[in-house]
Amino acid sequence: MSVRVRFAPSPTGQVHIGNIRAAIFNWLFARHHDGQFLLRIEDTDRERSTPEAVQTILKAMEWLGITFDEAPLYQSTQHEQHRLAAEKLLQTGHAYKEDKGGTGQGECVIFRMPGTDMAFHDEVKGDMKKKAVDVKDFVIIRSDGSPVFHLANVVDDITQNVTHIIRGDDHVENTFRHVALYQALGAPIPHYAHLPMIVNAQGKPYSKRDGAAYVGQFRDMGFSADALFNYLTLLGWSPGGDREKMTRAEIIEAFTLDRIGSGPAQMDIRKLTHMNGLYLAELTLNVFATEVRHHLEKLDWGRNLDETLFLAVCQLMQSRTPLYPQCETWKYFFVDPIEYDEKAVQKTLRKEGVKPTLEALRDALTHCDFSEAGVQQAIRQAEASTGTGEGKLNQPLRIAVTGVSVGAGIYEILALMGRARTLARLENSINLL
RNA sequence: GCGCCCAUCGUCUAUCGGUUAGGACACCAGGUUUUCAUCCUGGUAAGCGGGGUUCGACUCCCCGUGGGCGCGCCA
Repeated sequence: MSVRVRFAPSPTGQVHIGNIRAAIFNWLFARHHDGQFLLRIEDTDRERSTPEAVQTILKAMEWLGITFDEAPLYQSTQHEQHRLAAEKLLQTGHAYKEDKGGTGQGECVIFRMPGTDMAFHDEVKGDMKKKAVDVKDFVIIRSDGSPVFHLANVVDDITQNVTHIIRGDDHVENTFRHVALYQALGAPIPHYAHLPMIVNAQGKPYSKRDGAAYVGQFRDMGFSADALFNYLTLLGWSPGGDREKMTRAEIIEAFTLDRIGSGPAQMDIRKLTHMNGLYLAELTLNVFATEVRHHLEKLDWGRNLDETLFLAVCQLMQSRTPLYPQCETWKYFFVDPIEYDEKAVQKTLRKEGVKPTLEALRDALTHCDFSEAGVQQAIRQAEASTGTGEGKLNQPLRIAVTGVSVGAGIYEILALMGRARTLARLENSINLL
């Protein structure tokens, strides 16, 4: 029988990074074994489940390229199955009715644990055992008739023919109950694999207080889907052989459950960022530009930019962009007047003798060929005529025409901006001194 | 409190009884570069503690310590 795995989120808000990693591992496992990856929306909690949250899940999966092989199953459509299962358990004596705690809410259906010691094999944790007295009977149908998670989850996994259940560590203890349910229902017990949790610097569950905790936030922060996917894959799993940056095909090929670690793992946003830079650098210009445009559109100056200039700037800046939002610093390429970084101006421009050298630069740049080589030549010329050391005018010129002290090569920047704009800015800076 | 699980550089990890304990991020130093970044070179940095088993333990066993998870008519 071929491998069938599933991702079973509750549509109650954003998609937590730990959940999406579980989805990734399931997907990887399915692809590695040429099996099926299914999506099940566990929307039985009517109070908290929303259609918007379903869309959020779908969008997050699409963004990350996690494809599923059958139409999503909505748990809310399976009530009859759940009820039937409970009925069967009642008839076979595996469950009983009771007004639990005498709350007067009416009778609920309670599953009767077999009373024997329980055991199952976990693909990452090994053999798990539990004494009979340590697992109590539990409610499977509430007094209002609705099924509890354990029942719904197991019954759905049976109807979807799920062969391997790969989920978060927090479900390990539930597994003893689930195994008992499978046995009572007479269904074959699936394979289990429990993933170590992603924790914060304090070892606590990763939450929004630790920076980004949801998939959407990582996207907004400027991480690429491939980089996030690759990075998440390395949290709690290792391909061995010192491999880290891998293509999806390579990860699928290497992915096995036995290489999943057992301890909790902490996210390191710096390492993610580094990997993101690697991924951004190898994108085609078109893809990179599209993402940059997506981020710039949020800015008042970022819309309707000159397409030719925009693409040229993207090409120039791509290799030095670890995160998309960094494109917000590219404003000087497009907007006049430029904004000056006061510290840079103080340090480099407001010094004795700088003004005459800028004037010399202006003169030299007025007549030169405005290619990279031509501009460079003009600068050398200005340096020679003012007795300035070679290369010493690059920074003053950069600050005078861009306002900031960092960026791509100044010759390239000037060639891109053109003579008119360069001279106007230079003139303006000279007048400020 | 009870039960289960876990434990290698600051972080993510490799190692499946014998290694100078390897790699990556971060950090430090040097180099390339017109700035910054990239890039290249080098460096600092780890087996929680205590007992065993063994010719030999990071690796196997036990105890301790620390941490995580679970113990709902939540999922």
